[in-house]
Amino acid sequence: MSASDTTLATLAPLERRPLRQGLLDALRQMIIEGALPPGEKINERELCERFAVSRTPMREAINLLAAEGLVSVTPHRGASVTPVTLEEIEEAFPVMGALEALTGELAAARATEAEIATVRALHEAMVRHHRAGERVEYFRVNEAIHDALLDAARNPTLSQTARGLAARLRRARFRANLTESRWAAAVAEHAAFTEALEARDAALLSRLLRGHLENKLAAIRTALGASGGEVEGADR
Amino acid sequence: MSASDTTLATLAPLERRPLRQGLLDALRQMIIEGALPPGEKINERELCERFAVSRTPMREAINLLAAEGLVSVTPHRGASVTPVTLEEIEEAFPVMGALEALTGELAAARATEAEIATVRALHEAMVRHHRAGERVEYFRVNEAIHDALLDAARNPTLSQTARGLAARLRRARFRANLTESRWAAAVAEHAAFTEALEARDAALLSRLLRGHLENKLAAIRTALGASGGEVEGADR
DNA sequence: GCGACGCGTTTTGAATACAAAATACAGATG
DNA sequence: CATCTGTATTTTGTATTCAAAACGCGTCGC
Repeated sequence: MSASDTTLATLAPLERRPLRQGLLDALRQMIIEGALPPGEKINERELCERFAVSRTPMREAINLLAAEGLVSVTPHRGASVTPVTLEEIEEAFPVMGALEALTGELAAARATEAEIATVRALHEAMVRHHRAGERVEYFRVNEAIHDALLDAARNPTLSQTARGLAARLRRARFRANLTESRWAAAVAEHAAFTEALEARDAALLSRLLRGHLENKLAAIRTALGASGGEVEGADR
Repeated sequence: MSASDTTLATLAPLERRPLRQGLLDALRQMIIEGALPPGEKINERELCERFAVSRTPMREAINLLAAEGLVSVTPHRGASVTPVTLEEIEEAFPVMGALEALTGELAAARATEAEIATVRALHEAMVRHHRAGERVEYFRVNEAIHDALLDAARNPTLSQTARGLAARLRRARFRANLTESRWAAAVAEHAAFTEALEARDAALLSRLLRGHLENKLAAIRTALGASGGEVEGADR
């Protein structure tokens, strides 16, 4: 342990990630954004060629996605992208609601001033994107806020659980585009719970987060329910 | 589609499960019951020999366990059983509490009479095991009750999420043996929420389940905290 | 004696090869 | 003509092989 080690040790985490990890992320993204539409059958060979890897890491990634619930595998019959049904979303929302309520309680109690400032900054960025009508950026910042709240809650188990569920719901949100009025309402709700966080009002923040989610569900419900009930591999 | 199909279709699901599934269950059981103690390094080759399978399905099972959080893998350095730290348990409990509260609400609202009867029967079996001092059987029935409540809640997403967390907590419960007094208290709590379910009192059931869990945590906390804070691969 | 370097072994990650199951299709049969 | 059956092809599951990274140990230099 020479003197220079201390400087060397701090830099270069430089983790060469296994292929499976990269594939997992890539596939998840594809599923969430609809490049692999719900119900689509997953062809191992084809995907392997596309990413220029062998079947081994690809299969590992697919199995991991199955554990996350994004794909369903039937023995000897292959995997397919889990369909997004209104039913499944209705199921997931109360669970997510319970988790978000907890996130709110913990975040209000434990967030550092720096974290609160971050949330505030993100919120303002989000408002700007809303005003500019930039949907994609808005969505991204929106997720960043929820992520920041999870971090502020200082509970990795909660984060992991919530993020797992969120991935599944994101698909639905991605497909159900907000109406202008719902969008404005969502921004207002966000403003409210940003303030609740700054006031460290745990009960209020918890209630607001749960309400926010319920409104989101209502929006998705009408959007999906209107455009055909089931949400199979439509266009895109 | 001949006439006889309808009768044939009902029977014979007869799923030949892939090796990975069996391995996954076996390994999980081993980890929960301590056959693979926390912190233990996992030797692929050794396990493969023991189960007489090749590395491919074994690796798949290990990766799945990693997704569940029961093992931790570091790239190029192998997998090891995730240590059971008091810290992690403290984290997981509020999450589990939120989920159980939701389970209670939903179960009280949706359980069929048959399901309620099942819970009642299981509860009485549990009381018998308690009186007889049969710890292993008690634990098994105890889990069966919580499982039955989850089924009664009619929310597969909730079930999946809760069961994933429960597997991790089970390890802690398995190690922290109950004291006689805590055991009796736990049985009393169970009696209370069996009655709340029969009365379909959602708010009460929800509150009782959360309280039950908090007491459980307190018991584990003293048991583990007393016997050394960390719970590395001790005896067994 | 202490620490750094080099080399062989072990272990993990990925690719390929092989076996078994499922699907698709064609022909036979009523 | 429809249906069933047998066979070929594709696809999945598992085993084996190959490559690369990490570990252990002995040697060398200071």
